[in-house]
Amino acid sequence: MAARKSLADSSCPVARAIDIVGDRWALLIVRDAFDGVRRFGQFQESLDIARNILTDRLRRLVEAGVLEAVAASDGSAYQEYILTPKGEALFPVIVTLRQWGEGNLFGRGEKRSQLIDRASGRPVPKVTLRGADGGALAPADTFVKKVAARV
Amino acid sequence: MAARKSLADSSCPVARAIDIVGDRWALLIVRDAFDGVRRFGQFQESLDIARNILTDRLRRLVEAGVLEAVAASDGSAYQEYILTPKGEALFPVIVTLRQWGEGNLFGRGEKRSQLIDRASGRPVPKVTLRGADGGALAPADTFVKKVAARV
DNA sequence: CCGTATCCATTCCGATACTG
DNA sequence: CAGTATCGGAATGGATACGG
Repeated sequence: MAARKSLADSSCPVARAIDIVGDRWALLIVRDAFDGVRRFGQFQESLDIARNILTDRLRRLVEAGVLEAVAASDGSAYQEYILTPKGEALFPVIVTLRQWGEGNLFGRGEKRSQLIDRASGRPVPKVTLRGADGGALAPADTFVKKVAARV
Repeated sequence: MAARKSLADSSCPVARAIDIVGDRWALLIVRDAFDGVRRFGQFQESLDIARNILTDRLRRLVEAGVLEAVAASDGSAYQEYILTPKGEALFPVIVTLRQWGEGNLFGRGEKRSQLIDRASGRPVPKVTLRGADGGALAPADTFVKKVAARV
């Protein structure tokens, strides 16, 4: 009766995205992958996630084309999970989510991990959205076109 | 025994963010709010979500400070749910998620709703992350500093 | 029209034991 | 170390009935 509705066929790209990464673990796995984590055990330790859940989430992300399972580089019989181009394309999502958290979910004295620009050694600056005129883009400057033909 | 672990105290801003918006509905509610939806019934119709779940999610987002419940503008006895500044700050997250979905989850001929720039009437251009030198920022240009003092 | 309350099925998730 | 199998409790989500 209460079968969960899939969002995979929605005409809204946000909904489709959430269908894949809109759970408690997917984006944290992707975050770790950006941070160089590749092995099952590394994910497990970093996330403190149950192993069966991790197995399931890795499998789903591989099926979704976000991760790819490749033979381990150390010659062991196991696998490593690396980001595909599709997975790497999630980088802006992780960064904006991170910046929202930094700016809105921490008290002034609280310690938090930060994303650092290698070149400058400084925290990655705020993401700004640019409109067609090159100016910053705010919610009020946009609207959703309900259904658009292919691009 | 199997109580879900809260991510609210994590030192990672991504984890804290996911603790609030990392479920199936929260970001879709926020997306609708950006699109002008304010009323319970509008959310319910747009999302095709069960009413008890919607009640729960709206309450949680209000508690989290993402939405604010205000008296209905039409004088009825009910409420409207509007984005707080904290909620509006999620705009880049929605946009990047949308763009990831558009670029990676649709076939070439498939119709999808699009975010349009009011000024130009054209789709909002790709978000680019800028490093300290003003150049585009890629995953390889960054690393996570494990624990940073307050900013 | 706006919610709340209840019931039930499904899903999520953690703990643990087990295998190679 | 890298998973798989199983279990039970908690959370999620849908249908629906009910009250303001």
